[in-house]
Amino acid sequence: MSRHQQRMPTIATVAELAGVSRQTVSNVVRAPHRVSPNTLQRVQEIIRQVDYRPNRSAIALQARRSGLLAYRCHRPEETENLVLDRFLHDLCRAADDHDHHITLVSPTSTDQEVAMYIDLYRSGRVDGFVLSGTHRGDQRLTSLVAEAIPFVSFGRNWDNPLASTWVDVDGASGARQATEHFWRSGHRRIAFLGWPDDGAIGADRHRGYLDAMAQYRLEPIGAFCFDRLDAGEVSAAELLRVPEPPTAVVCVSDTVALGCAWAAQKLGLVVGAELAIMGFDDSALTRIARPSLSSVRQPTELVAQALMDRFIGLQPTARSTQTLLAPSLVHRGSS
Amino acid sequence: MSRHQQRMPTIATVAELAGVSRQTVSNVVRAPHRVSPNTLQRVQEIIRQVDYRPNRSAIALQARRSGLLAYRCHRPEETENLVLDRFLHDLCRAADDHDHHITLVSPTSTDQEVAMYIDLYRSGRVDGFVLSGTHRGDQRLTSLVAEAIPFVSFGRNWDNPLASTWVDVDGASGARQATEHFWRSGHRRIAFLGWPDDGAIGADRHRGYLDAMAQYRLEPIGAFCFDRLDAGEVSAAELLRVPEPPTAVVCVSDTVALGCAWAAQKLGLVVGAELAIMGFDDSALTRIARPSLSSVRQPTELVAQALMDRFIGLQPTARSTQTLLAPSLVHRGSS
DNA sequence: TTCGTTGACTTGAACGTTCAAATCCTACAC
DNA sequence: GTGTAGGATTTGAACGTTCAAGTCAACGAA
Repeated sequence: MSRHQQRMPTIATVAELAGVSRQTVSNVVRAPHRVSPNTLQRVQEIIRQVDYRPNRSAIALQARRSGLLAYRCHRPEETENLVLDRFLHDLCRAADDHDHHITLVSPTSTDQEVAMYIDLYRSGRVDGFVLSGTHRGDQRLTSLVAEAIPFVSFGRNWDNPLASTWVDVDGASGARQATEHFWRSGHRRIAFLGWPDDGAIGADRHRGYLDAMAQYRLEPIGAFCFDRLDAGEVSAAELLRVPEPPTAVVCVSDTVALGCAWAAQKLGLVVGAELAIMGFDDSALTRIARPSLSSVRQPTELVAQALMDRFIGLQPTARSTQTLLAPSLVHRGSS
Repeated sequence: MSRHQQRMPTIATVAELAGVSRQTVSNVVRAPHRVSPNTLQRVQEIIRQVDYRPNRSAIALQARRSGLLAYRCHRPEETENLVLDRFLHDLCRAADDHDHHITLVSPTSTDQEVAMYIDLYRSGRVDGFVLSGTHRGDQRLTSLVAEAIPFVSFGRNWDNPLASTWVDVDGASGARQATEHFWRSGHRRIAFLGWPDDGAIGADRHRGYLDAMAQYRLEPIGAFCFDRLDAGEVSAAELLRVPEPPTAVVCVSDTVALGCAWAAQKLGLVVGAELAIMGFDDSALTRIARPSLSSVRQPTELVAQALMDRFIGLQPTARSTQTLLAPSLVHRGSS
């Protein structure tokens, strides 16, 4: 439990013990092909014996990069965190695969957030940033672009798509898949329970639903509410209390989907058999509903991997890249 | 969006512009009292002009510490993550206050986890570790102690309490408070819905309940099940389907509490009025129940702050410290 | 005058790597 | 025997800080 490390073996220690120069030891570790088989083996043996590990701070100083990316630790109250939880985990893994690490920041305001990012980057603590939950008018995107600070985002650059590198999930595709699935299952009165038009994620998912409905020449039915359980329940109730209610509902989120399930049950409908429901995000909420909710799952693991690939590949000369990944349906009791 | 930073101003840049030595600039930043008011102002002006920020890698190399703590990013499937989510956020904040940062790791197995920790520490990437979710027979605790690697844990060292520094929440106190609250509200048939004896957290909370019941000379009533909604529902149903069922239930977790609420509703009981329920952890689940669940809230913010204080204070000579914090009741519709 | 003290500032080395250039050695061609 | 090419290895400097020891000038006391 000692706070200060006892002196660790350095490259010089190994060099001396092996009777070679520092540089040779360095080569043994980073470019073994440059070293003769004899020396290689001898030095490796010493490295093993003294349990030598290259000092990351020294490497960072010399290479002028830390191998660290910063990510904003979301507040637990945020509803969106249901997906971001899984994403964060996947991001760590993906970073690991590229010999990088994620460090967390938790700014208190957007102004402070940007200032913090600039400081973290300029002081060389991190090599760049991974943003998530981008939205229209996102100050972070414009500022980081303006400051020429490397970053990638989970979520498109809504205001200026080509200005930065991002990976996003095709929400329209998800809603379309859900609608198509219901159609193929024989449903003809398919409703959409969405968010008020936000010109972004919500609108994107809504558009996918509308496209599919148009394709099948079906009349779209819709209700819109904020992302809360009670709001979803109220809106869904309105949707269902009509002479010829929908037999399937595509929801913009798991939250409103769960609200919808409650509303249905209150009206005496059997969820799954009498009313099919599709949630969105495949969050923990899906398992709380009974029957459990089918949901559109975002491929967060692929997103994380793509983001890391893109970040590592970021070059001053290279242009920014944009990537849309398709989500997939997870079928459970509600459909 | 350039990957490689243009050359940043260094301490030498500032020194030259201000016509002083590097060390004087260093003093201006870290020990202003050593510098004459004249020089101080002049140098500060230059620092402002060129927007100089000390390079953290260089500082880390020279000081032989990185200002980084590693924390294991929990898998989203883990049930415990409901509290840990909030804890992680609080931990970031607390680290910030001490000019430290949290970096995440996501090992694939316990063996690999310990090996990873040793490597991270030995290579100087991190100064130490924050563990959470400690349990009996926790390999991480014994290994880190054995390797003399600095760490603190949220959760006691169950096997060897005095061997390491930890901060934990007094689960017994939480259960006792819940039981006392019910007693004061007039309840006399108070049950406990817990986990099978784990010799750790679950047993701790159970003990608090038993203590309170003994104090009031009431007969304890209990059922035990795994931490799943359906298991909670089944066990609670057994508890409630007796001639003289309990009028209040102290639950070991929000998960089983929600299951209990469902069981009650299935039996036609009005939760809150006819059956009082107290959850544990004050997780997001409490807001999903209707009525919303009262719950025992762990003071994660205080835990995080205490952990950081303890870590910063860790000295090779100092003995390890142990800290128990009391949780508090959050009253909502179910009680 | 001499000496010591103090405050402001500078200098050289160190932290542990890697890069770029230099050296040494061996092998091979002419 | 001479020249050259190439591989293996070493050397010195650099990355950007801070530490420890130094210089220098001003001042006051003996």
